[in-house]
Amino acid sequence: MRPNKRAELVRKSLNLFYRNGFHATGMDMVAAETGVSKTSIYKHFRTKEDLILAVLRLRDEDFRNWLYRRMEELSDTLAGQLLAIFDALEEWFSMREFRGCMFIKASAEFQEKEHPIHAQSAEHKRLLLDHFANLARQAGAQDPVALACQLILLKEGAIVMATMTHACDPA
Amino acid sequence: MRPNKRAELVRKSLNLFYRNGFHATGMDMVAAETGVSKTSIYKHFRTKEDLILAVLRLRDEDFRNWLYRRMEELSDTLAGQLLAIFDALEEWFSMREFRGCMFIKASAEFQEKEHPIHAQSAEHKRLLLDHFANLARQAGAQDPVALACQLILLKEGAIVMATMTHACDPA
DNA sequence: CAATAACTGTACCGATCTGTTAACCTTGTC
DNA sequence: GACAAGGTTAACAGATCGGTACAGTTATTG
Repeated sequence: MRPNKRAELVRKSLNLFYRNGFHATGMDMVAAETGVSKTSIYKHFRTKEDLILAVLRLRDEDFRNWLYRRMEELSDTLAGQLLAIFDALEEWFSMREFRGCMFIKASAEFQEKEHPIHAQSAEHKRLLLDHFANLARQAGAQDPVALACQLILLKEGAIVMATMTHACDPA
Repeated sequence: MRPNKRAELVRKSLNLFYRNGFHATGMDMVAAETGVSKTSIYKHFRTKEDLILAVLRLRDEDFRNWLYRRMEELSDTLAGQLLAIFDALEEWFSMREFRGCMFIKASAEFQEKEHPIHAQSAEHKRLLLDHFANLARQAGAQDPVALACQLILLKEGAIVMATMTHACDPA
């Protein structure tokens, strides 16, 4: 498969899975909506699970890049960047295509902790936590890991409430 | 159906859906595992969706009752009860059968906000928020709604992180 | 242009999905 | 013992699931 076609397949699949859920999105729908024939899809992804994993890798890259960059743009001090998480989140929540966190959903649909999809979703959260802890350490926090934990708890809570009720600002 | 048999069906279905997810649990499996024939199930629940809604109603009742009671037992001051949320959560997380929040999962699998299952899940969170806000008001908080929001953000975040990584205590 | 690699369309496989139908038991009541 | 009410089992519909086979078409390369 030409590389850009493959990338486009994964990107369009991401949108489908993001909007409809994983179990609820069949491979026939993927083929129809991406414009890539099922034959081709299965030539490059052995199973649906493999495709989902590729989708999650893309999402992890995109989301972390976006968040980290936005945090840097919103403040020029390290401590300010950590607080800017919540401003960035608010931007995300108000985007038209916002539909919650793809990794929370993925781990909800594939619950067994040993399942590759669940494991990869957990890895995404772990990478976020590590990054926050690093920032906190550089900013001179006395307990950077605990601070990162508190931040990520607030972040995940804000995502859940934004997805379900739109009631709580992350203020 | 004798009322206790119906209740047993809903209770056992709850366990199944909670452990396996909603789309991943077929009605044949529900019949096999509950010991109630499919014919009988469909006599009393028009569709699978109706059964899921009944399951969520039961879960809402059970969970809220348990949490509220546990909060009262853990502290005798109103402010203490609000903080006891997190002790109660910790108890929940360490239960053998803990598998995350059923309503987060339900709203992840049925994403359209107009969908009855999504709406009912959101209602559960709203009821929790109201209760917390009431407690906060009685405890004399200057902005009870904002406090309740912060508490529920932390609560949902703690649930997500407990489900996915076991990394963060709600401390 | 020719050769080859990439891709499509379509039909199909067996399994499973939600939901239904029909014929048979079990239970309590009169 | 007759009679319903409420169960059961079991097979079935019709759709859709993930995944494959095969013959034909398009694009890239030399």
